Amino acid sequence: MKDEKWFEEMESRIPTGEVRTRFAPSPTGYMHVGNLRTALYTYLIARHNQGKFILRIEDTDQGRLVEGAVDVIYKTMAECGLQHDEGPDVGGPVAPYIQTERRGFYKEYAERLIQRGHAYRCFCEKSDAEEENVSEGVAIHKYDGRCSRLSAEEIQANLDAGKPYVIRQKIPQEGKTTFHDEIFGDITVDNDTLDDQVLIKRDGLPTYNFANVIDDHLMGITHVVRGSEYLSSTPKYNLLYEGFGWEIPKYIHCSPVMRDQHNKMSKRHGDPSYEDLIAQGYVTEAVVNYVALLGWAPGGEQEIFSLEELVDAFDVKGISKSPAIFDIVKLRYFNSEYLRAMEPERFAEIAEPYIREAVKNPAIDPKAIAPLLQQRCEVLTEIPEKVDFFEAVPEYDVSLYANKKNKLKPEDSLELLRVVIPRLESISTWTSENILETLNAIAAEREAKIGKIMWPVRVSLSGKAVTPGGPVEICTILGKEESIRRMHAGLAKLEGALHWPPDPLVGCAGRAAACSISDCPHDRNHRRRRGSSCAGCAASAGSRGGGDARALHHGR
RNA sequence: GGCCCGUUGGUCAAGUGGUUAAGACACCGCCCUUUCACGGCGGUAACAUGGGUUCGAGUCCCGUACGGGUCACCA
Repeated sequence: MKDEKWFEEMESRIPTGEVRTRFAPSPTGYMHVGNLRTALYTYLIARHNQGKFILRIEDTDQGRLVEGAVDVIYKTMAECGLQHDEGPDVGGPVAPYIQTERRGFYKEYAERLIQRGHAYRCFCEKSDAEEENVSEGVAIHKYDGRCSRLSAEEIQANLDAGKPYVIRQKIPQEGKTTFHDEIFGDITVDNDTLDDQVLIKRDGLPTYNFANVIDDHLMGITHVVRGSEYLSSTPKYNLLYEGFGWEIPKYIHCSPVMRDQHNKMSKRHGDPSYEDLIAQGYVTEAVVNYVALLGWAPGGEQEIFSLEELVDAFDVKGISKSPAIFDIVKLRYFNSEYLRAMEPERFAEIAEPYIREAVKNPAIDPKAIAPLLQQRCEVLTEIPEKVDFFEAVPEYDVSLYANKKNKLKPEDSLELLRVVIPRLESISTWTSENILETLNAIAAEREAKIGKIMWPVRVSLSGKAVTPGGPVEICTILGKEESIRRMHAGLAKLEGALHWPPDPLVGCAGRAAACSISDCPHDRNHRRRRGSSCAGCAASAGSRGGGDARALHHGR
């Protein structure tokens, strides 16, 4: 049993005159979004007030220890920029910062509380002496407080007999207790609804509820930030503070982050942890920014906040009382904003592994692809599927060569490719300027929009209707040889599918009878004239089995 | 079940007795455009409910409904 001097010494270590907050996770190996948000708010309150942010590990539950869990916490907080001023790894004036290393303290304070008449030893077996009020099938347990009425002799006898015991808080059964929460305001409860909760467990370790109060006091915590699930035990905390004669901190209870209307985010439901989100292609800044806004609203219209800006803007008055549902869609939006606003060099750096996932060809530089991606991806993980065609053209259907907006049918694309390929082949210096110039020239000659010319080029190069960047950029990255090769392959694919060219390839040039098939390749000179099919078309249609073949042939 | 808390569009939310009830995401339309995206413009969409108080209520009070939390020698 410690003497008065020890208690004075403990008190003297407590820093004063500054805002001090603490994030006090129990090491479960999983930093879920709600945890992260609590850590963030706690950090912001400290920083906003030029105070100290403390990390304390609450590991009093021996049954739930998880290997390496503390490292997950350090890593997450460091990545998010939530640097703590005091903690297990950095020390501080009120060390230690791990509850199991503080175990000697709690018992002393519990004894002191007994002396002051606010706690007592309870020798009851675990489920002894609990009133069982069974109503509508729900059992409500409440300890009846019988050990608080033990005489000094009885207590001593139990002690002498070596009977194990717990220490319980003695709660007055009369009156009401009121506490103030910065978000919820004043909350009053009747004392008789409060339980004589266990302070020190049979194993000598404190319960969360007790350790929390002792540590918060001994660490000089001025603002207690925690989940709203502790709202209903806060009156008991206040009674504890009062029992010791300690100053009561400010309480900030945050409502939970929900996965849907009814359920909190949880590991069990497979909801993402911070690490999961990063693995899913989200960037830390976006996650932090989004999480800050989940249950807190800044004054104005600004939504994009750096950590520094959050420090500046944060005000507990903006924290909302009701639970907020985590919306991955909005996180995606924040992520895309951050991705787009990023320095191109940094984006290229973080995008590179995702590009390399799909593009192994060493001749292709991911740094050349990254700029095409930056303005058009929401999460990093969607990069591989967007750029896989740089490695190899995927399987695709010729119907891709049709495009409604440009009024293109596959056979139109076929014809365009025949025109475009030789022109591109003749480019001597393969630069994006020259490629674009060539395509523009073709468009101008045909009085067509450049988009129409580019469509079949894109499809033949990529096998996709949508690509990051346009044909010009793709050509540049692929190089002349590969680009031309792909276009030829696309053309061959088209020819194969459309049974082109018609056979025999005599054409109808010079014949009086015009071909009624639009874009008849045999003679463009008369293709707009009315009349029946030209000999070439008719012959090829006939040789391949009549109407069906012709319909295919002409894309009808 | 007791106690405590909450409830503005699908989601995040502003709002502190008098507003055409902001804004953002999502969705839809149009414009821009070398596809897609970005960007620009516009649109659909909300005060859970019933009573009060008040000249006037999303804002204050009471009830109801719904939802959440808690009632552990877990945290």
